[in-house]
Amino acid sequence: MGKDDRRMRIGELSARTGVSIRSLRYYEQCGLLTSTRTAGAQRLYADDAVDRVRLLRRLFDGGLSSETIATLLPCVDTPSGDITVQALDVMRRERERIDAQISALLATREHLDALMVGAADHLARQRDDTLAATA
Amino acid sequence: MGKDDRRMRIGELSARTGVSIRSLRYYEQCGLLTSTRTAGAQRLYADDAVDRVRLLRRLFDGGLSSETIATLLPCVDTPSGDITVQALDVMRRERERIDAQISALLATREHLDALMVGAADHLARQRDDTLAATA
DNA sequence: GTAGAATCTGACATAGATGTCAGGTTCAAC
DNA sequence: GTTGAACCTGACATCTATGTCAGATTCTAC
Repeated sequence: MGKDDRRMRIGELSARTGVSIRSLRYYEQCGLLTSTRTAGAQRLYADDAVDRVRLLRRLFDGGLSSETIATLLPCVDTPSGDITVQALDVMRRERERIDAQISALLATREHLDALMVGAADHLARQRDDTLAATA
Repeated sequence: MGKDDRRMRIGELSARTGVSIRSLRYYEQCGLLTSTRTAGAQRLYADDAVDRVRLLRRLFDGGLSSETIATLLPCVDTPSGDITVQALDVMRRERERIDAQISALLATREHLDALMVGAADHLARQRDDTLAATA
């Protein structure tokens, strides 16, 4: 089953995902991303590595740590009972963390909005004063 | 104007805000929080320090850095034109950052939910299989 | 005035993803 | 074959808020 033997090197994967080469190597080191190697030890990736990296980015961007992601992935890749049970637990915890963080961000954003209104008012008042003084 | 001369030391402020003593000292070092000192150089805070610390926490929790907060505070404390103009700019940028981060978190949460459904399904199927084999 | 709790300063440690550099090897194209 | 680009590994740097420790000082209560 020859599949499509078209494989890319790390530079291309980096270009196609927008993720730095350094990070790709780091992901591999954490066991989040795998590659085959050429005779000369250069990494080769299949096309689906692009999707894998995008998945990783989404999880990283949601604030999951590499370690947490490493706990999750086996359940995605090779589901088995024991693995999945812990993974589900981790996912629940992460979900709660995300909810909490969203709440914090919303609260801060509102506070920021209030501050911005205050600041804008201050500037407007100041401008009016200046105009009045000039007139 | 004697005000209320009731002043607390750092331990009490820490207890009342839930923020570690270490962090309170750090905030002061960054210019985000001020204190008077006893003859023996111990920090004394007025009651309103509690609110100040809560404000700081809200901003920190929203992901603002101490440096960013330092840019903002003068506009809250002693509004003046120049300061306010830059502060408004910073606030706008932070607001955008917060929006982006919320989006990222929502996307991750959805992805996580999908993964959880898959994992739960897997477990359910597995359990059914076991039951069937036992029966 | 003395004991013990609280506080002071200054320094070093931590975490985690990523940047960056050095010195060496491999690959692709000509 | 040769050259220049791409890649390899390993190491050290970064950033920021906070923890922690040590040694000294101050405050509070008795």
